[in-house]
Amino acid sequence: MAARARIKDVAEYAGVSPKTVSNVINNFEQVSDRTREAVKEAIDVLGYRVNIAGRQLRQGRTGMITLAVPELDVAYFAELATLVMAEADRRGRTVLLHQTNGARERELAALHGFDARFTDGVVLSPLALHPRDLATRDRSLPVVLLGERPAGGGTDHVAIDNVAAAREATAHLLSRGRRRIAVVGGRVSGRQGTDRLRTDGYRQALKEAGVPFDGDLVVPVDAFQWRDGARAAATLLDTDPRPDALLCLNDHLALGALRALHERRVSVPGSLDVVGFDDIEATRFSVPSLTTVAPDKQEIARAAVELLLDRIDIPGESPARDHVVGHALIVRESTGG
Amino acid sequence: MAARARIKDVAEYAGVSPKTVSNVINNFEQVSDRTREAVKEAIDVLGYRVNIAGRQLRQGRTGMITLAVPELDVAYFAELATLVMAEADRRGRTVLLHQTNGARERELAALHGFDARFTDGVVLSPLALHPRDLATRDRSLPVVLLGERPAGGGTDHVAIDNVAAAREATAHLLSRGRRRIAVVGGRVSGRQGTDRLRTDGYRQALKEAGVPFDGDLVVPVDAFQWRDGARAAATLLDTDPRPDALLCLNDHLALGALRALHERRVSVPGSLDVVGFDDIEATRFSVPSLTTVAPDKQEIARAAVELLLDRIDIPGESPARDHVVGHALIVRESTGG
DNA sequence: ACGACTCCTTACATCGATGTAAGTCCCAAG
DNA sequence: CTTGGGACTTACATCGATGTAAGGAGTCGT
Repeated sequence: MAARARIKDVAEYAGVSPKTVSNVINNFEQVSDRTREAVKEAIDVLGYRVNIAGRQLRQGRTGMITLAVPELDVAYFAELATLVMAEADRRGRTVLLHQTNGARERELAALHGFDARFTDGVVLSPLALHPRDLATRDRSLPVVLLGERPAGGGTDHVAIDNVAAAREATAHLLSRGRRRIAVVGGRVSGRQGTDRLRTDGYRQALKEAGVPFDGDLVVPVDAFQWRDGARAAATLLDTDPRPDALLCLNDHLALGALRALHERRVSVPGSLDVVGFDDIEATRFSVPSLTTVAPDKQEIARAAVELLLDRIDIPGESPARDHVVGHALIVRESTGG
Repeated sequence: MAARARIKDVAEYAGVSPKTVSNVINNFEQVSDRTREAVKEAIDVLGYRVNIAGRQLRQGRTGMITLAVPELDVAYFAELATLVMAEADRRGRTVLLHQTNGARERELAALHGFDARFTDGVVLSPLALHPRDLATRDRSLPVVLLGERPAGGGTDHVAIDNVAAAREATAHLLSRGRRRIAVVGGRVSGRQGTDRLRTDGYRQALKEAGVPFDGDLVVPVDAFQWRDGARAAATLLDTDPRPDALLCLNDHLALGALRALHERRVSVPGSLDVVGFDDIEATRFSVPSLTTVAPDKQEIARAAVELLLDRIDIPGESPARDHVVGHALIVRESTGG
């Protein structure tokens, strides 16, 4: 129950001044070996640990960064969070994880370091953010955006080439002879979100193959969860002529669709192909296993942390950077792999 | 790029003292309406936001609580984290999410509020923690344990009745005529972890049904992920006589097993039943859909936050509480549902 | 033995917010 | 006009860590 030891307590125990203790903690040279040992022992004995609030107040740094994602129960974000945490750990930082639910208000809060100014920087995976939110943000807080990017730029950004990825996935389906390819979770107009970019890539592939675009095949969804994929697939099966492939804009949608197709006794890939995005762990174990676009998540995490730490360590204005990460189409059973 | 406004800046702008601003921020009564309005306007104009480090230093409270779970890419923990965050939000707190990887060292760090002491309390889902880690912990930091509980008590705890849950799941399989039920992820001896408790429940059910226990049917796993379930299932299929049901101690194991069984052309539930634990979203969409033990996750989250906030708001020693949360067996296709 | 230098350590102020205690102001009653 | 009291507001110290600048103890050369 003893109150937590402060630097002052350690100093008294070791018979030195608080500043000397601080010097030891921060590995400053100007401390004799004898003093250093004495202080270290005092720290051990008293169980001293630095109080981050005090340090933050004085230095303006906490050694913590924030990662804000829309939904943790979307596996892609959970996997990404795991990787970002590992990378941050490797670089001696601690990650505070936040969930925005894709609400603009919460994304804004993340942009401003929440109520606090408790973190040194923010990695944000936005969904609802408005371009002007970025333009008017407080630039003293370093920010890196992941995936989605509200137009306008001016902020560091890490993502795959969504247009190319969708084009390749679509080309794969076309090469298998599919001609009526539905886009589950797609969007034809409006903001340049990931959904829009991927739909654009899909259209490019159609055009290159000389297949006419049919707006009815682009099906929006409420959310990117299993149930939405299942619902969309069920709806699509009732259309005439019905699609012969589903390009689902994330794996949850695709896995939900697989289930709905199974219930309707539609054989995959026999009579219909399914492709997803993200390459979450579950895609390797579904029945059938799922063909999907695998972003290099490891590299996304690495780059995000690196860009952010750069901004933190080297203050001052510098041009926004855009880091494009690699991706690969993993062909599995759902498209005959 | 103006530096962030401090309380002092607001005070000057509004023509009052810093303390008056503080009084307004904290909704103290002793402020005239006129002054209150003036201060509020100044806050808006300057974009002032309180600096949590300063407040924490002064008050010893941050309004933040920590949730530490083993692996975010285990869907159960991701879903639980989502619920805990929502509950905390409802009660006006912010959650910092941490991942321990089930490493004792990291769990210990969580117990001590990490390097920092800037979280008001910790909800920890331990895996590797030792009973004596709890005995020697610094009791000034409120802690609530989830799920697993290192023997010894003395710390608030929230979990389902694991023994009963496993007994019921096993009884369900027995009632379907299954007699050689393997436990994937089970453990017969050693610490009283969740795996051990569930295995105990399994044995109770066998005993009640007069079915002899066969230690060879308890299969340990490295981790509780799909691949481990797939591997275990593959191994079990090669035994003779082979099992007629798999009681998998979490859903990932079960889903991985389903895939392996599919590859071996073993029909589920035709020739073999599979049951999981946790009721993650994916179990509703797998082929076949998965019978599983559903803990009341909502209630786990609610209770965890409530117990923790109690400890935070009412300082001083009080006996540790044990909150047992309800569960239900959800019968789906994998056992003929 | 003395001054000049290192090398190490210390005193003090500071970061931002807020508890405590001490004002200040204004109005009403005497 | 003076005084008492309530309603508001302010000055100051404080939480813990650390930058700055000054202080003190040795060491070395001559």
